[in-house]
Amino acid sequence: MTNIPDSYDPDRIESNWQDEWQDSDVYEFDPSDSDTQYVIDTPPPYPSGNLHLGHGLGWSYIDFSARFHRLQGDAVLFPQGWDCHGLPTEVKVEEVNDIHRTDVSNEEFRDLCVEWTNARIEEMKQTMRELGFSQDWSAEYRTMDPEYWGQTQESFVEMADDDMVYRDEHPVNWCPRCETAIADAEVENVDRSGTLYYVTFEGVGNDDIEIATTRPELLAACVGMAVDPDDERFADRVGDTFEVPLFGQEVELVADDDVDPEFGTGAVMICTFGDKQDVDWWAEYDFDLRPVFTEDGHLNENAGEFEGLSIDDAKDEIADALDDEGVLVDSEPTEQSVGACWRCDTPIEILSKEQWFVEVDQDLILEKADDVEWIPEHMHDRLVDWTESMEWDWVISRQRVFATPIPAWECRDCGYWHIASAAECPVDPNEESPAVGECPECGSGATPEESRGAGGEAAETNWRGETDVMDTWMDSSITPLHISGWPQDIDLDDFEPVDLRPQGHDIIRTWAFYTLLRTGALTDEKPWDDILVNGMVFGPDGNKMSKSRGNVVEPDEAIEEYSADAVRQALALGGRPGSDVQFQWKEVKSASRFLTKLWNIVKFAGGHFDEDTPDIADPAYRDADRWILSELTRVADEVEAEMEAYRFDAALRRLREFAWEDLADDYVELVKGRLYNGRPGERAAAEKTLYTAVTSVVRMLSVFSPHVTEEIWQHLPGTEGSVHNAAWPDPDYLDEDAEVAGRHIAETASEVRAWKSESGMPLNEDLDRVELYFEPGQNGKLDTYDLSETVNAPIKLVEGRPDVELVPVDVDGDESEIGPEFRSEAGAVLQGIEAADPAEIQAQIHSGDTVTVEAAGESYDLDADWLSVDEEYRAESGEEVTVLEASFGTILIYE
RNA sequence: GGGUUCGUGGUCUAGUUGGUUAUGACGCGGCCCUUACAAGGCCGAGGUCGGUGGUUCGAAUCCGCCCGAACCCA
Repeated sequence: MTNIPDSYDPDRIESNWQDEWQDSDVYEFDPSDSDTQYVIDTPPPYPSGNLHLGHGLGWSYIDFSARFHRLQGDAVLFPQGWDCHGLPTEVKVEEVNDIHRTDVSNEEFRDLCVEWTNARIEEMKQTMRELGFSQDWSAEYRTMDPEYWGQTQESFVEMADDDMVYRDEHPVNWCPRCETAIADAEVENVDRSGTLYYVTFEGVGNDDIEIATTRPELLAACVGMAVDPDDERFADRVGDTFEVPLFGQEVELVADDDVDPEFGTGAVMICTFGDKQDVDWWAEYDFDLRPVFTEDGHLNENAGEFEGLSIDDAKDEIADALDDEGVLVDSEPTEQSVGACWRCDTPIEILSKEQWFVEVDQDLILEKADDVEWIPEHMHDRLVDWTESMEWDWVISRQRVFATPIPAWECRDCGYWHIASAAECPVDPNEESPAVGECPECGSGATPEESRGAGGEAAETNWRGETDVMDTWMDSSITPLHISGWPQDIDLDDFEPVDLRPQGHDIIRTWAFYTLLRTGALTDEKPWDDILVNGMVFGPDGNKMSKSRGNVVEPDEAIEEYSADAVRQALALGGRPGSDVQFQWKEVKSASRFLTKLWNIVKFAGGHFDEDTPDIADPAYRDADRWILSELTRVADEVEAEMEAYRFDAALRRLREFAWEDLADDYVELVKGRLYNGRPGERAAAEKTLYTAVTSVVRMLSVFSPHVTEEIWQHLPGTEGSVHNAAWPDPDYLDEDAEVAGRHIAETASEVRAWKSESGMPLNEDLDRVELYFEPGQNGKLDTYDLSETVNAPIKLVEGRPDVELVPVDVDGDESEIGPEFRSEAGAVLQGIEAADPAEIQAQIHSGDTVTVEAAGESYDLDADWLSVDEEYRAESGEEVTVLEASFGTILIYE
């Protein structure tokens, strides 16, 4: 007898176990525990402070895998990192403290960012805790910690040593609002309405030409002009020279295939730079460089009288000036797609700047990506498409504050750039001088010993510390290395791919891409064996969750309404991993009902357990026991296979079906009689079977619903420690004969139960007797003990047909036999069977192996086995009897 | 404009080697307190599997086209 509380109280259970786990080591990664490991490259989220259901889905998948592998006996590392650095935090800190980042020292500003970030992390950890995620918090990391960003720097140094990091002047995407360079991955295309201006350029010794542009503010930067080589309108004009209106520089016309002759007049101006196409042409035709924009989005001295105007103002004023000059021929509204900063949506410009770059080795990335198992598979295509479309190397320098410092110094005398050694990291080059001392290039003096270590003294040397910082993706693209223990515990050469990278599809071109790039470059290994890409979570209305739509559901809201254990199941069942999940209250509700059901199953079963139940030896199993144990064996195997394939939805569905339908509805009902009234030996077999089934289900289900299963586990006899440190059940009771018998027993019980319910009689109403008639070929041997107790009647088993009047009403042909046999005539044969007299067909079946059917004027001989005759009871003869049809034959009930 | 994924009862969903009556949940209607569970049980209504053409004896499933949705890229 166990002392399981009468009612299931998830609020109490969940907070109680969350507290318990907090102070225990159930989730601790201990490689000495096991020969096999399972290491998860958990996403380090940006600490926004809000862990939404989208995170909830991703982390649920991770948690299912982590818990499953723990039960499988692997030493599981489920770490949790935080991707702290970045512009959003800077903006937030400026806003909250009502300062501009230049109002305080970099150090002070950084401290404010760290403080703010730590508070946000605590908020998100709280929600993670409430959802029951099983991170090993001793493996937590924050990319803003010196230990971590020192590793980022070290990885930078390693790549620089191999010439995969370099500093150069190159056109880069530039956000004029954030005033920083950004990578291609950070540029998003947005559709906008704009104006297309038609402008005449005066010919120099040749005819004028008319071009179309949406960007008159770039006229000052115009350095060339292009047309399609096959464009008849411009035949013979290549090489002509024109004067740029308002600004006066002369430009030449070139012919290039990349010009779209359909756009505007067919002639376009080439500027430095309007877009990436301009950069290509500029490089190919060796045009001048005439930059016209400043870093903060204004026009510079190259714009003459327009200097100082913002880009938007300049667009209007220059258009007006063109009109005044009489060279603005026409203008019309147009739809265009422009590149914009992903953070602030400001249209980006392309500026040529000295920046730090990481080489993009497309072949290496594609090779590693190909070695990784992608789930779902088609996500691999996204990575390939993105990689193949990369034109520029990755610009990693950012003109910001809250990020990993680039560990490099420039010699004030000769401009030589010195990069720190690995041993110097972490290092802030603006606080410290390099260990190298004198400039290796020009020998310019430095006194490193005295100047190191104290802030500000670096300025006394000839070294100028780099003020640019790194793209935050430089931090997060080494997570597989960090969690593997590099650089303290392993060298780069020792790195082996970790087991799983879970992540969202929205960051394939960033996190997945950069990690493949960096791990590949640093170790020549793929970063992980499997990548599991999760979909998005939509609101209950099927739309993307958004405050303006008012369809946002927060995790704590759902947990409060039902329970974390139920929410996790709802997320698991939302669809196969990779597909988007629509959050639905009904799924949470149905999960919650299932958990109540489970609780009640355990309450019932536990009432029959005592301390000796686990040790019952050689029980005298009956058919019902053998049947449910055999089903359990299948379920454990199937669920294991689904979990290994990351089919959490299928795994949980199977488990629920077994627990509710097979175990609760059928088995428990079948053995109640034996448990309450049976002799000790008979009872013991049922008790042991129940015990095996319940403890197995609880263990498997602990993956999905960790709290209630832990609570139950503690109440069960024979258990030790946490269910989360138990072993995956490995029942070995396959018994096909018992399965057949068990299915017949369960079906009969269920049919009789339904009939009693329909007839308005109590389920425990006793009956005179029940007879089971087995069709030829059905195994009619089964154990009637439990069935008799359940339906409350003596059971009689009979081979053959009951002595009641049966009328053949329909004949079915087996299409999988008749189809291949008669091919194109199969349709006619089936129609013939349908049209024939069932009684006549039945007579033929009884008299021989062959049945002849008339169809479409032809006779066809069919194997009698291909036909089955449906019969109905038309009249009852003699004794009053109720006839139920079953899959194996017929059930007769005598009241 | 290019690409990917996907359209199954009112809602969401299972069904990836073509083969009897298409799965389940929630909702809806009716009946029932049965010594684990009314937070339950039983029964029922509700689907031309987006449309269309094809392959096949046979298509939710394979192929073509069309319509619609979402996402990625330009």
